[in-house]
Amino acid sequence: MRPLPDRAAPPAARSPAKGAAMSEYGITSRAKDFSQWYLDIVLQAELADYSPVRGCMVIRPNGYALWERMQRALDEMIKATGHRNAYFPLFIPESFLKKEAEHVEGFAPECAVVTIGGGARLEEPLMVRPTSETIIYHMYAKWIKSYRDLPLLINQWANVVRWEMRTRLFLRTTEFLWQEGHTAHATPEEAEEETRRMLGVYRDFAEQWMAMPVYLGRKTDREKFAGALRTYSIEAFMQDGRALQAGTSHNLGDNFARAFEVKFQDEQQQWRYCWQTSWGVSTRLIGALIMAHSDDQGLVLPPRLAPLELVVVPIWRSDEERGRVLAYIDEIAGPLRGRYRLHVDDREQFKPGWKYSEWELKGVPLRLEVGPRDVEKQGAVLVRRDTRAKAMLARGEIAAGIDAALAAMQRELFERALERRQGRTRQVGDYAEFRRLLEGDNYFVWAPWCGASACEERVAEETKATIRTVPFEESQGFSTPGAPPPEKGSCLACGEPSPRAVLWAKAY
RNA sequence: CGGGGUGUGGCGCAGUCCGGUAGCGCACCUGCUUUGGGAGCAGGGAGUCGGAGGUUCGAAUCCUCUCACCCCGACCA
Repeated sequence: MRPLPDRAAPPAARSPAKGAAMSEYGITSRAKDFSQWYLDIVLQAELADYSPVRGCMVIRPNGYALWERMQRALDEMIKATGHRNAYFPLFIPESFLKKEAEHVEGFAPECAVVTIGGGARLEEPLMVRPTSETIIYHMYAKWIKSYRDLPLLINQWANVVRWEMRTRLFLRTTEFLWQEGHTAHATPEEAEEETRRMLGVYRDFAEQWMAMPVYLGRKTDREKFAGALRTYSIEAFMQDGRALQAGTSHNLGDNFARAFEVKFQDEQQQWRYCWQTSWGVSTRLIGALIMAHSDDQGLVLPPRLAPLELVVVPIWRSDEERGRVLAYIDEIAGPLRGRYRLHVDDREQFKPGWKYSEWELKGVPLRLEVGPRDVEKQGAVLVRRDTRAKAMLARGEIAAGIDAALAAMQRELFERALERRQGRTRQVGDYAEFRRLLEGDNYFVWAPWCGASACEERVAEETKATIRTVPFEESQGFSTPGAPPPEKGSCLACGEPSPRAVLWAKAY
């Protein structure tokens, strides 16, 4: 195995960004402009494109295939924890949203409202769902009568619309796709347990599938979901040092149950309000995945989520060689087809070098190069996308080599992401140091906070950093790995006693 | 809503200051030679210059208005 020399051409020798039909090159480097780098990857890897409607995006086949992989894995995890899928409608009566005071305050400003249908003004305007708590709990009120109906555990995959002021492909768009779970329980303890269980599911998905380490914990009131009692989240580290909220799980208490009369009769024939939860992750995860792992050559995908695991690139000089090489590839690829998601790129109009670059840009984890010399030696060359390390494999070792490389890549992507995060995480005790630190680069900073919203607000205004998460205590039966142990300190803003450090960062 | 930027073949751009009837690269099509890290030559097709109005013999270019999108900030997953 050997590393390849840096292939990046000097600007003069490099043609400007190329046409849309085939892959383009000339990705802005992360160091030069992280935001542009991100957009270059999304557009050039053909994950998404801008739509004619401001703030909306088209998810292209490459991006959608990735979403389907995520869906499949998450869907299984959600079902394995006892939930069933259903589908609730896009339109919600305007009056529904108004029933929970905090909820309407949080969402009304960003709602799209339909006022005309069938050419006539509607009696009651319809909101396009920004989230489905209200309509789902309206139905729950109808369905739940007895403690025997509980718990009710439903999930839906859907689109939602939020009229955002500023949008960014995948990270924040007017319409996005997500899953939203909605549950109803007989006791507050059960609801809390469910809220945390699903947060754990999200953590497992982030770590094991996305190869993305996350901090988990509780949101402050400022960042809490409108209408929730408590909001928990997983927070991921992006390569520019910013945090991205990658999943949320809300304990709704009985707020919505009271607003929508979701009640049941218990064993003593007493009517009681249900205790509810909701939790979701969205296509935003695709943005997270990009900013967690990709490099200046393009997309880097963890093998478990990559729509294609392996691309085979044949190499030939003459028609005669072409025939021999392709025949050999047929032989070796045959048995691999059932085992891996693979593609043989036998297009004639591109040279191998072009294909290498294109598949690297698109993030295929492994490439198998097969040329006349490999036919001769009865082997092949396996190249990893993340390290670009090459390995010569004998014919009999190819499958084992692929297995090993996929596993190693999945593991090492996580390890590298963890190292990057650790390298940019600091623990700070006083405000002067905190401000100095965040004036330069972005960091994840553990620093004390007294618990007052005013203090959080002040620091946010002065430094742009917000509290991403308040870590769990071991005693809560749920820990936040990587968080410093509880330690008395003085709040950054007011100097009052602080029970423990919370995670501050600039966020997406 | 503020600040900045961009609208010219499919894509990326030049041309705009200084008006003269549209050009380059890539992509696409054809042919030949090529193919182990983004091939070469030859030929070909493709653009009412974002829109409207105005100035002028003549407008991509000057003037007025307008629309759209992108980036940065204030709201948010």
